[in-house]
Amino acid sequence: MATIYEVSKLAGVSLATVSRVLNNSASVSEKTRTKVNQAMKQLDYKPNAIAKSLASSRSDCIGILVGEFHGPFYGTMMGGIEKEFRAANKHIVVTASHCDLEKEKEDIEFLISRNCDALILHVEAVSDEYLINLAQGKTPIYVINRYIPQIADRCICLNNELGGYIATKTVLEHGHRDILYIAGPKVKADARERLAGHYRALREFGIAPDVEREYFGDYMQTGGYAGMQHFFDKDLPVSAVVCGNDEMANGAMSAIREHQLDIPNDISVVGFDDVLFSSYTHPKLTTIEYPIAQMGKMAAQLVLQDVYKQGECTTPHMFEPKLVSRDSLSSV
Amino acid sequence: MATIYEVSKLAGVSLATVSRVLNNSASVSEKTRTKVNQAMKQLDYKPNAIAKSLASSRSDCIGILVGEFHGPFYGTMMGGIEKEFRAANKHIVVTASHCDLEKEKEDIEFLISRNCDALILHVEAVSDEYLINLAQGKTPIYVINRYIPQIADRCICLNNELGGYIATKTVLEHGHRDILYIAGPKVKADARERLAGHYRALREFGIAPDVEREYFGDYMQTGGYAGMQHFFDKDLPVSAVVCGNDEMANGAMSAIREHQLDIPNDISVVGFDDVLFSSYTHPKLTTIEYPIAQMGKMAAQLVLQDVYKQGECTTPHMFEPKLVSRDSLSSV
DNA sequence: TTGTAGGCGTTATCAC
DNA sequence: GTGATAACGCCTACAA
Repeated sequence: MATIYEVSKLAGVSLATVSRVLNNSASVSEKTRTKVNQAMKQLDYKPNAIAKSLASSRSDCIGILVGEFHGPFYGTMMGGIEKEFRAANKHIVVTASHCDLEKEKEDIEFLISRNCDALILHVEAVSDEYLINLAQGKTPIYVINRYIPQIADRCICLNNELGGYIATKTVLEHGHRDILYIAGPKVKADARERLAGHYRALREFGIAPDVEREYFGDYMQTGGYAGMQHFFDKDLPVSAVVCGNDEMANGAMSAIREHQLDIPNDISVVGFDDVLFSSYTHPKLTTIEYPIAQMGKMAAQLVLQDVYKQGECTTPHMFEPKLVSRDSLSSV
Repeated sequence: MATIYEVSKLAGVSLATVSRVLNNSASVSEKTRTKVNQAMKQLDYKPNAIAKSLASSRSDCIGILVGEFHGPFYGTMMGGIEKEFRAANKHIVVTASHCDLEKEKEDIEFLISRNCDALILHVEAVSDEYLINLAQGKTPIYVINRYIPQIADRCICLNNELGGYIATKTVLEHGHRDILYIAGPKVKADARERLAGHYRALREFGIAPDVEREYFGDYMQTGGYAGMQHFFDKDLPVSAVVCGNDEMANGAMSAIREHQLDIPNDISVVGFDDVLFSSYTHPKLTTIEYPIAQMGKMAAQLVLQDVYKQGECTTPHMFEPKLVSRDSLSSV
């Protein structure tokens, strides 16, 4: 691997000059510029990003922290972020922390130690205080799906409670009263918020929340399936089931079908997130839109604006959940 | 940010000694070791991965190249790789090249310039020669889903042609003769291979391939949906449709249902990949298993073995596709 | 067991 | 406009 030094020798100039044409900073005469460029071509010179990063303490890299690599939600989020950054010639380095406190901390430190110019975090386990403190540091952070008042300008989020409220309220407005709820993991704040919204809608209709009628799944198909089985075993009256996310709704639908019941005529199903496959389930899933691609895009734009002084971002930080009416919810 | 230098001063030892306890290399007396550790704690010292990488020309990072960030296939692949590496305390840097020649090359150079210790590539656009040449370089590469004889020991792949053959052969054995094929993008080698397998099965049953009965989609739900619409418009007799992957099968199923036809009684559907959601479609999708998580895991093990001298990997490089019989295929 | 010193490939601050 | 020359933070022979 040729270095800047060899280029400088071959071009008969100094290191500094090569560096200048590399970053086309300062003024370099057209003559020397072409000389240097030729030398670089001749040696097939490729700049060493690590060395550059060490010397400049910048990396043109943005660190991303997600829960998992798989799954339609995080995939869409990463896609939204990456698209925006690629257009700006920035790279992303992604790590998945599996919603584990130690891993989240480790991964954050890893990204910082790699000189990331900024961090975009979708974290669950770490405390608000930790993030507030982290935000004081040298590396700017942006938080997706979590609202922390002290660093509100760094948060991009959706009103999960409202989404949960809308979902259950819609079901109630369709006349359902025997409603089951398959929630996400208790450890996840968004799962708890959505559940809180569910409670609010229930109470508004004079129904007391009932632990018998809720189940905590894993936000995956298996969880929805298991939850539905759990309810069937208890033999509870049911006309609708509201799920903490679309994957679980998908799993629940599968279980319902295996019990020879029709969706939505026997049991209605509502999801949350509106991930891609939800337009292709049978029946098509009624759900709450979570514009995660846009939110990822916005986070990227914020970084571009704040850190790289490119473009500007005027999107509001708080997104509103919206009902997506399809075919899995019917009136009773 | 405290540096190794400040730690050395506070601990009253030399830089080298601090470095030693950091990498717990060589022998350091228990006394000095604790002295140094205390100093590090006191200063909240965090090693700078960039500097370490520059000095050692290693990074404990493995570069991964995928087609896209979203989608169940790549998501599962990344997950399989990451899980293995995390256990070994290695990190991954992922980029998505969108099946574009220039982007693939750029991304590979990026990963190399970041001192990745190895590369795991799922690339489409780049030529065999390019990869063979790349393999000569300093950074070891491993290629998923592509067989290149000259670097066979670096390839981890599935026999796509055989998979395509099995899919269509199975359909034929169920008595179907009016078969449609929704292929992946022509530019993707695996799509072409699967199609070739489809042809082979057809011929084996004395049926001449017919361009009228094939459609090239985008490997996404939209492509399957559009393909099915296309066929409906042409009003071809059909009793089964074989798809290049599960997403397209999912889209095709959606289109079939919208035409008030039953799956599998009116039209059977077969997919390819066996991604997660395929066990939860309605009806459950009959498909060809593509063990991408295991293949990712194996690629990671190869890297661990070859590059880091940890563990050993004896899995064969060529995986065999297998039929997964579920409910979307019936006999005619 | 510990310390010294040169080097990794760039950037950036000075002078000239 | 161009060239020395310190950094950047760490590793690693080589000595001691």
